[in-house]
Amino acid sequence: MKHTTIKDVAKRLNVSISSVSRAFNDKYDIKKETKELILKTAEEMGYHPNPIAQKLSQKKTFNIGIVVPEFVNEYYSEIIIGIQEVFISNGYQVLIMQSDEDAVQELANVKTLIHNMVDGLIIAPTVESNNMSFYLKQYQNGYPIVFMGRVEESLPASKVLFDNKKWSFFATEHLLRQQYTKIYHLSGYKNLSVSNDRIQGFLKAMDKHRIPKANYKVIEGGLQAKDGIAIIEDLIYNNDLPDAFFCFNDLVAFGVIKRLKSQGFRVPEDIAVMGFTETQMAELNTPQLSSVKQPTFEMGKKTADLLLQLIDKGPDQPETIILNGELNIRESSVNEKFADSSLLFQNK
Amino acid sequence: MKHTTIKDVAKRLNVSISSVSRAFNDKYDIKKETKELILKTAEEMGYHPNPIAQKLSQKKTFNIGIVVPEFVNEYYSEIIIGIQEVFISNGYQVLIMQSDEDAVQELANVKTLIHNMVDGLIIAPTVESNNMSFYLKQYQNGYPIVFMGRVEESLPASKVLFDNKKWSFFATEHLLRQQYTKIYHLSGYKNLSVSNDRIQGFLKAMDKHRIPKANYKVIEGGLQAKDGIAIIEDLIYNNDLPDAFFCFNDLVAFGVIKRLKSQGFRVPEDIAVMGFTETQMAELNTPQLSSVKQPTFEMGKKTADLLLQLIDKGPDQPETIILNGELNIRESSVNEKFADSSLLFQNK
DNA sequence: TACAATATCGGAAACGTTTCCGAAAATTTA
DNA sequence: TAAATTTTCGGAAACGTTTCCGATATTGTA
Repeated sequence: MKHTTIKDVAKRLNVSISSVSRAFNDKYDIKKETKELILKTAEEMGYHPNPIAQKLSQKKTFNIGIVVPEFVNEYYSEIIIGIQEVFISNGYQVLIMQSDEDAVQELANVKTLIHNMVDGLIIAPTVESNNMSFYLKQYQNGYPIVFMGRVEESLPASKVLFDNKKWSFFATEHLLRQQYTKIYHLSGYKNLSVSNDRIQGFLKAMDKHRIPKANYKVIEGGLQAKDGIAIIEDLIYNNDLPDAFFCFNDLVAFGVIKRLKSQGFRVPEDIAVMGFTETQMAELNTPQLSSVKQPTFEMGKKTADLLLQLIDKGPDQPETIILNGELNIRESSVNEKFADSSLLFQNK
Repeated sequence: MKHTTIKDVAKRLNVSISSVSRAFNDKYDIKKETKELILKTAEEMGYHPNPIAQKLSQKKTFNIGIVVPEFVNEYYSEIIIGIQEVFISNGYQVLIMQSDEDAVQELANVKTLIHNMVDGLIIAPTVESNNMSFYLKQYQNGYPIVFMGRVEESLPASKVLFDNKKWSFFATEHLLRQQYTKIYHLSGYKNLSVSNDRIQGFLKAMDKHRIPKANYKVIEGGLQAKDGIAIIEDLIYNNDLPDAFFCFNDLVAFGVIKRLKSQGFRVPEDIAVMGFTETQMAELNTPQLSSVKQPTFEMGKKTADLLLQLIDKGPDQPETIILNGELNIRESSVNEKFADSSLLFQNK
């Protein structure tokens, strides 16, 4: 319970406190033999420098903070794992907090972390985050912050994004090439930049392929399976079903598929479905779900690299990293009338 | 960037440092008006006590650590959310580390957290954890530690467990009452106490219903969908398929269902499947998966309560909390020959 | 051998708090 | 009004480090 301190080691060897300190951070002058002796006895005595005292003295905590909306879904969990890998191997501890998709909680989390003097912050803002001005102020004051995911590309700060527009375009185009001509996009909340990007990609594909406006639609909804179910029920009620659904994420897609099946529709024979942000359930589902895989692990690592650089070298020109994904076509979006159609579209 | 300190506030008001400190921790003598004045100007100056300095002075960090095997699956994520809720509302920060199912990494994590002087630890040991003696030593030295999940009931320390044996028994009995008579249990690694408990529950049900030994089997395997798939392939190869599978978890069950379906079997008409540790995908799957729901959120809260008590009141008699679950019967385990069979078994 | 240059080390301040101790001020009591 | 009590506060040590500064010991140079 009582930790042995630097003083204990110094006393034991009749050397000064500073010498022991020097032995541990070998950037100061110390004789090789003394250093080794000190390290050896310190080891024997079970001495470890007290991180709290080090932090106070060094004005550096070797802690960084992550604030994510949630980590029940695989998406953020995997990103966090990527972040941790980088920081832990650089001697940092990673504090994780979740805002539960609540902007108030998110701001509180960020403040808590700042008061705890984390050396840097990674923020994945929540849906309706109007806290950006506070974060930006901190950033402009020199506080190392890197943003992730749900932020505008125009944000004047370093950030790691997924190219939602491009991959939404690819996903939509895939559906079109499968000869599905009436396609509805179940979008996320429209105040999410991610949603808008995906809508734009969707519309761009429609535009390119000259699909008449009557044949496509963007429907705003939530991020859960139940939201997908609710929309399908609406559409069934209004007798307004398309050939294919392009969903905001896999969970919504699973909801859609479930509800369609319970209504007697076959997927993809009657109606095709695509997801986004691939989950491990995609290939376990019946039918296997086509989806866009995001490079979560890599996103985490890139974000961490950016922050580490910001911490070590100080503020610099904001850098924006935009990552690409992978289009994984599975059963749920393959039109049987085109035998080798799965080959029509190659990942890029 | 430069934080305002207690000195700045003291200087501004021409009071002593101790008075400012007293104003913030109102356990010492201070006149009401001075206190209010100090708090007001501190607020204006944007002063916040530096947690690092507080920790050094108080010998308390107000941090607790959690070490889990992983948090990609919902199980630990949800438990962590429960833990966080309790601790954050008590003014603690929660440091989360994951061992990635690796005992070496797990030990390193625990040591890191201890060196960082967390006030307490929650450990969910990994599969092949032979670190228990180290943890127990710390615990016996008075370090507040609470264990969770994968530990033996006999462990002489406070812990929160799920009653695996009982709910495995219930799940198995449900299958038996559905008139499935040849049932295989796909178990997790046998060196996991959790696996053994579930095996025992399974065997107990077999025993109670006097099922001949030839009609049931326990097959050891992994925790992933692919492990379920591999086992099914083996069984198909050996032409050794039962009426029903009782799987270690939902993921394995999803793998099993997928492989059975791809072989042309119908679930549950030909073969029934049960999962365990319910996931949100259970009711989205086709067929909907029967499973045992674990009270993850509550487990987190109970564990946190136990640790908080240990921190506040010091060592005491070890307490073991064993929680109950819920049997959620869905399509995958209902024998159609018994119309109202889903009512045969009620949760308890 | 004497001096300069360098390598090594101890002392002490600093980081920002809490908290003990005692002194001054305010209040109560006689 | 003086003494006794209680409130309120300032000073300073302590928490365990890092790091600057200067002192001493060692080595090299002429």
